[in-house]
Amino acid sequence: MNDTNSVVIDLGAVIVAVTDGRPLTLARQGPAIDAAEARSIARGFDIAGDALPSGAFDPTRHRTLELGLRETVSRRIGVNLGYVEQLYTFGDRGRHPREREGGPRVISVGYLALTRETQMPVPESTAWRQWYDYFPWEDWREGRPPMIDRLILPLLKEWIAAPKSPAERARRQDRATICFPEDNGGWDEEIVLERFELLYEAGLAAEAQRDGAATFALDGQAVPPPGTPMMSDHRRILATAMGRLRAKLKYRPVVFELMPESFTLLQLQRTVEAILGSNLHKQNFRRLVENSGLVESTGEIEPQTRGRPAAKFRFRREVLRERLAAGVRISGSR
Amino acid sequence: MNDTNSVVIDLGAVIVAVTDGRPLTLARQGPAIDAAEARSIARGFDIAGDALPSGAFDPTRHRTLELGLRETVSRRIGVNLGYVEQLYTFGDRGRHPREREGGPRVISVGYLALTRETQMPVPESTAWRQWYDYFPWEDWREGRPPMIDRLILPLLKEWIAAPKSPAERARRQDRATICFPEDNGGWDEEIVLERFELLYEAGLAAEAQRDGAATFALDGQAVPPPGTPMMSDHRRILATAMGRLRAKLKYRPVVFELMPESFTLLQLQRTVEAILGSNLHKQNFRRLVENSGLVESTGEIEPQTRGRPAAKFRFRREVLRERLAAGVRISGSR
DNA sequence: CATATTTATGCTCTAATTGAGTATAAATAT
DNA sequence: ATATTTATACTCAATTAGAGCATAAATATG
Repeated sequence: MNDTNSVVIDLGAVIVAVTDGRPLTLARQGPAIDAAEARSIARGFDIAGDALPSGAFDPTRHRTLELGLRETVSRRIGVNLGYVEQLYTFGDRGRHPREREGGPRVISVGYLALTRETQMPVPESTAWRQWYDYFPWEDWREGRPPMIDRLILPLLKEWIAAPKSPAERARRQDRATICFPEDNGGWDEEIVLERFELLYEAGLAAEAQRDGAATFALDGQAVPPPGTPMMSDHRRILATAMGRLRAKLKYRPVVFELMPESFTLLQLQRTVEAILGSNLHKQNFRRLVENSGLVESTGEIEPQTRGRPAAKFRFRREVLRERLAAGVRISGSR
Repeated sequence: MNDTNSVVIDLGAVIVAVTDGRPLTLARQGPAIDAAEARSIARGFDIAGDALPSGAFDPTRHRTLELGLRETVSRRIGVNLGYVEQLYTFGDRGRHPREREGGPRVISVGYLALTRETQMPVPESTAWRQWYDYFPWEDWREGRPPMIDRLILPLLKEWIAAPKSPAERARRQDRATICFPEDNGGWDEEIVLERFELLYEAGLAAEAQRDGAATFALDGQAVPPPGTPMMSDHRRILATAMGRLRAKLKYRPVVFELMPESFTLLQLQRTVEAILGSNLHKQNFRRLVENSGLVESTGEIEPQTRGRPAAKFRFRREVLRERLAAGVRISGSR
């Protein structure tokens, strides 16, 4: 281990909130703001993409990576995070603009943070962006997104057919079928990252073109790749966060980190649906939540509703101490 | 981001195999130590304990972290890994010996690899070690390990009572109850890391003493901390691997990476039990596995057994392509 | 050889959970 | 007044989980 092995660590945070059924993440919008990044964009090495809140890990000041992340976010966004969980560490060469400038290798450590939008006054440079702006194929609440059949599958078909080796074609076909099955029943909402990696490799992500892939066309027409791109490998980190949260929801009571102090069961359901990207059976959702022991009635009643007013509930924080609580089990609908 | 932010990455692998119901990990053996020796080593900066196969990430040669890990293991152990999965990235200050000598900050990226012992001729410097040498409280196959009640709970009780603040005492009590419940029903086999972190913080891990904690005594007698210690934060990485594998077993068909080409259902069950550290109901296990579609009969019959000879099965590798297959669901026993 | 022991395998029974409805209640909108 | 909307209660069938009983097919033992 000597100096030639040294790298710098970039700590990135997917800061999640869900407001009125919109799943949100905090992002610095548009073209990168700093000089080095601006130069690389000018040379055509980068595309303008949103960026997750991130900052360098400073080994002299930070005792742990998580503390480093908290400090970075607190300094840059001005908010102290509550629930934080490490996601994944990416170190692929050639995904970071500074690296392409001849700078040191950048290793990205991604984190997931859960908050409430209203609790977080954010600086002007950042804004709450909807998850599904970046991953439009992941939102099935209005049914199967038409872009899957109209755009993604036709282009994947070309990608599958491209290699000479039949074995490689079969591998590509298998991956495509698992990630984007023809029938809705086979859709697995948790493999968000696998799907994005597939699109990236197939050249259907703007980042892949930035990183050197060819542009693509459908019916002879150049098509913009689906979803808003992000800087560096931030869209991978966001995909990891979405997949992790979709999975975790089901076995740990993490949704409540996203809820206000008291809420109706429909508000809770809409939050879960926003994260999962699919709709649930209302009566069964109620049954599961009520029987889980995770919530208790506050006695209040939600005013200002259209139909019958709903009872309000609160999360029983005690369960976190009593036992290792399970999450919100779900049973789908639609 | 400048030079002062640079760190080095240590890639560590938990290489797992299960042979005859013994869950194994590959380790470079540390100096054998008794309790007194442990204390003197702890005062110095030296390595005390076994080490996982590991090596520095070389950003000039390695395109991704995982490729770096594969290359390191292949070079040092002489084996090409199959199934590999990233676990977690630890960056805590003060856990790495070289760092304490004034070297650069070391960030550990841990990986889990699944193999078969017989496939892996290993160099003399390393050996297969049983998981439960490092974590004796995690093996419940012979019932609740007596050390929990004889050693761990009494010492935790002191640790819980120590702080002046009642709130801090309550927090400690809650953590202890979740990690080491009094009644067997509450035991959660997946929170291996949480349990180890608790013991570390309570000073009940030799590594904690190395890192500066006080030694401890039971009934006035100095006691060696439970479990074989490891270098740096390798025992944390191993704990992460155990927890991850115990969880993953249940929702992805990963056990088969540890099985030979053909096997009896009891062999499969023993492997699962070795990983989980608890026993399963034989008939129900058989029912689940047979109905899962994950295996098919080979037509062979296992000779040289005590009782009735068992039919042999093989893993249907096709399922990995057909669909995103679930794991071996389990129903406990004993 | 007869019998105990061991392991494999098939089957049953009950309780709990899941998935999909129907029915009714209590509010607002027209 | 009546339609519409949302909340909430309840039912029913299918599936799954947890536990155990029973029988089969081998070896071990006296």
